[in-house]
Amino acid sequence: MSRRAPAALAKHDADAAVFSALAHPTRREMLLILNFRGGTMSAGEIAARFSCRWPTVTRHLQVLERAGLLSVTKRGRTRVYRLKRRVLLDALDGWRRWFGASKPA
Amino acid sequence: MSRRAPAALAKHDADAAVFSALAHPTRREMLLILNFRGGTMSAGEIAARFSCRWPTVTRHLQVLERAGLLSVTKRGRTRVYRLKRRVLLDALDGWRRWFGASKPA
DNA sequence: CAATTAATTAGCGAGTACGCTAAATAATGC
DNA sequence: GCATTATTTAGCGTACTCGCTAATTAATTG
Repeated sequence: MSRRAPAALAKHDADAAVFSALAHPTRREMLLILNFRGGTMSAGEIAARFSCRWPTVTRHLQVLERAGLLSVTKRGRTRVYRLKRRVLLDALDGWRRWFGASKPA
Repeated sequence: MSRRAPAALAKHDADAAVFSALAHPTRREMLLILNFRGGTMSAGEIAARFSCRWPTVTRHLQVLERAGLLSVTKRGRTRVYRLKRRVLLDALDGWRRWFGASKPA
């Protein structure tokens, strides 16, 4: 086994936006809620589940989108956000792989 | 399958310090370096690998320690930091399990 | 086309994060 | 005990985060 961290740092940097996005509890909760509700929700449906105001929700969603964790499509006057589960899982698993053997869930 | 996120939010909150700690690239790199070097290093050995000044390193180490990701023991006039791999893995895996099936490595 | 609904953008203020230098503490060695 | 080595603590400035309210854009409806 290597004693160095060769590709780790490059990988690491690529996931920077994801880890920054995950730092805020509201954003983690948004990902969970999106996940439990099937992966797609309108901005309004999301906003309804949080106590902060709509502009604050919008900004959190933008952070998640810029991190590549959500995609958004306009449908009429609503905007539908979709969880990009694979991006989240890849970032998490990619990071996790550097530490210890994978766990049998 | 449940449509709600019951224990997810509690679990989530418990890992808040870990996710905050992981938000900074230097701290992620510290965890990687500690991992690749066997899990224990003195503050000085760690500091030597980063371009920021020693007090800055100290503070990052404290953040990691408060998140439960490192433990520290005094040995003479040096301080030895130890990676608490299990805490990191549990936080990561615990969060990850809410999303999709376990990965096909 | 005026009004309503859905959501964003603009911009502000308080708090936090992160870098730094200088000073302090703690253990070791002469 | 005085100097040296290892590390932390104190304190400062800049920059970013996150909440808010007010104003704006865009699509729908009467």
